[in-house]
Amino acid sequence: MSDDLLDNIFEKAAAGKTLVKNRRTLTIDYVPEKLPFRDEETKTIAQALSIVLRKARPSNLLLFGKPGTGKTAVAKNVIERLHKKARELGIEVIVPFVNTKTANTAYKVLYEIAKDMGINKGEKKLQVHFTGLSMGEATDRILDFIQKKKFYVILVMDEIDSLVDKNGDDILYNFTRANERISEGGFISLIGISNSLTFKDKLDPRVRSSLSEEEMVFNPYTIEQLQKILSDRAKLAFNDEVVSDAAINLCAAMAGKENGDARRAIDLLRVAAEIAERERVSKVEEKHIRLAQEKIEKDTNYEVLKNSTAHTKLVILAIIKSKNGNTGEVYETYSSLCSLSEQEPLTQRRITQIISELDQLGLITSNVVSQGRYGRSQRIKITVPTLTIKEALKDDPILLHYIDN
DNA sequence: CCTCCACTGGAAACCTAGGCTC
DNA sequence: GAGCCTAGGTTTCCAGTGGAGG
Repeated sequence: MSDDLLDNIFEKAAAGKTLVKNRRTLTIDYVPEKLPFRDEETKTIAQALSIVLRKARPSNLLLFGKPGTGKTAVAKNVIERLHKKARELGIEVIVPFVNTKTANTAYKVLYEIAKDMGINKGEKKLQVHFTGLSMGEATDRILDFIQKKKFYVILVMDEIDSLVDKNGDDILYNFTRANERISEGGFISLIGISNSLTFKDKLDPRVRSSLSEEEMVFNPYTIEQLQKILSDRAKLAFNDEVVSDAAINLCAAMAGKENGDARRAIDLLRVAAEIAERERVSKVEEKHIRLAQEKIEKDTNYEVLKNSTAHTKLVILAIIKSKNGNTGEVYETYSSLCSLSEQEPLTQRRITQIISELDQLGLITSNVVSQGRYGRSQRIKITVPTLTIKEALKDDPILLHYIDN
């Protein structure tokens, strides 16, 4: 890894010594060869998919579990190994991997799939461009391509729940039906990975039954398991004796509170190490973990705020300025802020929507409260420190001006 | 027990920007 | 260039709704 080499050189020059010996093992992209505490899951998935080596279609598979429970990592691991084995046996298996949350829209999902299959290297007339085609046409082209090439396709859709939330299950319907159309040679199997356990309820019954021919739930890691994962990872990433046991335990405990999220735990460790390095101390201690926790929270809030639209920012300001934080008051404040900054206000309906988006992002909390005769409303409270907000709105001097008065 | 407030939140229509195809 | 397509943000419309006060 020449990147790491450079990192090392620069850090040594800057700090005199370095704590991290292999930074890559602390990033989200790093998938360890063997995932601790996931043997059962790995085995079951491998068994289900191994049928492809006998040139038959594996069942569709649905993996459930909270974020950071290792679903994606296990799936990626199994698939990589399967791919390798298939190649050895001279069987061509295509495994498009789409994260439907980053792909964002239904069409982009199709586009990503098409791209992964290499469709755009083929005939121009059958390519799938990043826009311009109808959904139906794009799907047709993909399926025709599979049929023509007689591909064995195992399509992995990560965060499939967010796709269904936003776009419904049409795409899934088409793909689960696809095998009826691809009559000879090729086939397509689906692996869906979902963060939400209730995701299945939103599906059309036909899609549901065919998508979940086989399913599996990934339970959150316990705190003890997180400790083991972290200390394993720390051995890979750090020089000896750099991270104290206490720090690891705290890290595991904090992530344990967040639904046993291993990703979060590793993030914490990485950021804590960065903080310790900057302090030029030789050990990562508990206090660094705590600082890391704060930093991560602040950074995500900051990013969200910074990238939100002018109206969302105005709504945030209106919430800060409102005393009781009920919808009517917030909307009124928002409207007056709009006229001050010479903007057309959006409708109240849209503002309720923005408020619930902010709630989901965790920037505010809101719960519906009934005041009997005085109607039903929300109590909206901001959860982000004003300082963070000020920083994020720094580039917006006009808005910033409204915070203090 | 009934009313009726001040909303909530679903559904559909509308609008705009972007892009393909012929 | 006309005539299609889609995504995504927004508006319009409106049927609910929990519970304090009558």
